[in-house]
Amino acid sequence: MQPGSPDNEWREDCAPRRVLDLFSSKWTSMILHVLDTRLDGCARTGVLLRSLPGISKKMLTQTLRDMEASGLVIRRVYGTVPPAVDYTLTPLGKRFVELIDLLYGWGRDNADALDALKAKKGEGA
Amino acid sequence: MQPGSPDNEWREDCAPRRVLDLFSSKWTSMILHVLDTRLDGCARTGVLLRSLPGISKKMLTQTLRDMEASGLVIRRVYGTVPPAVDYTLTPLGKRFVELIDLLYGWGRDNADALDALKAKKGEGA
DNA sequence: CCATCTGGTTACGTCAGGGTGCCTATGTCC
DNA sequence: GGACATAGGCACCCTGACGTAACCAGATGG
Repeated sequence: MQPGSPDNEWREDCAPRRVLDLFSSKWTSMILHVLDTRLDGCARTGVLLRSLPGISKKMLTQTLRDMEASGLVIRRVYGTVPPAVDYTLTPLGKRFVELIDLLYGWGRDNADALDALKAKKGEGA
Repeated sequence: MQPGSPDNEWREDCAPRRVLDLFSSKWTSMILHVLDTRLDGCARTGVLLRSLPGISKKMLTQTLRDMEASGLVIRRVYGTVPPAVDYTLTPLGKRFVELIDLLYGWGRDNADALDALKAKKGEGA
């Protein structure tokens, strides 16, 4: 294996891996998707919390903050008495929503393939 | 998204999540891709090992076995003196290769978006 | 006076993914 | 004889993602 060979395509920072990174957080893609699809690109923390069954407050905040740091959303704080914060999808965020929709769409179109997969996590029968 | 079943769409076993499951192993998608793209759908363990810089023997075997269990590849063992084993992509595996190519393709086409992402893992400067 | 609602943080604990290293078994090569 | 290559098993470890629960702050309302 020499340098310059196709093997170098698989470095840590290659496109494929960076794409996958986006899906490595469990909630990121769902937040992005929900934000875009059901919340019209902007929502308050509480709304998001209630829109994503199963997520904990901590994970929401944490993921949202990471997303902000990544430039996927904008965090706006209103200095009101009961704290109010909302998160808005950035144009960059929307680019990734496209990808996510692509992926989710594939999932819907290929549900049979997904069904054919012998899952190793839910099998009890 | 139509109202009526919003929250239920996000159950553990919804299509979106199952799709993401495929990418949750770090090596699965790369193995699939390499197997299809560079190895013509079939390769011996050693070849795969050398084709995926950074993977450890354990992870290769483990991932490959998981993939076999999932029905993505077929494992063939030749009872030869120096053990020989090869893995072949199944039709199901090829379905998923399509998805992976889709994803990787997006990554290549949108490298600028990936670049625009402020990574929180590599920045030290 | 206390509960509550808001958004967050912090401490704490669990668990699985991932990685390293060592071990087997046989046959060939030095 | 000893090293190496083949494919893989197994023990051990480490990290970090994830989750839970408690707590903070300030105003409101009962």
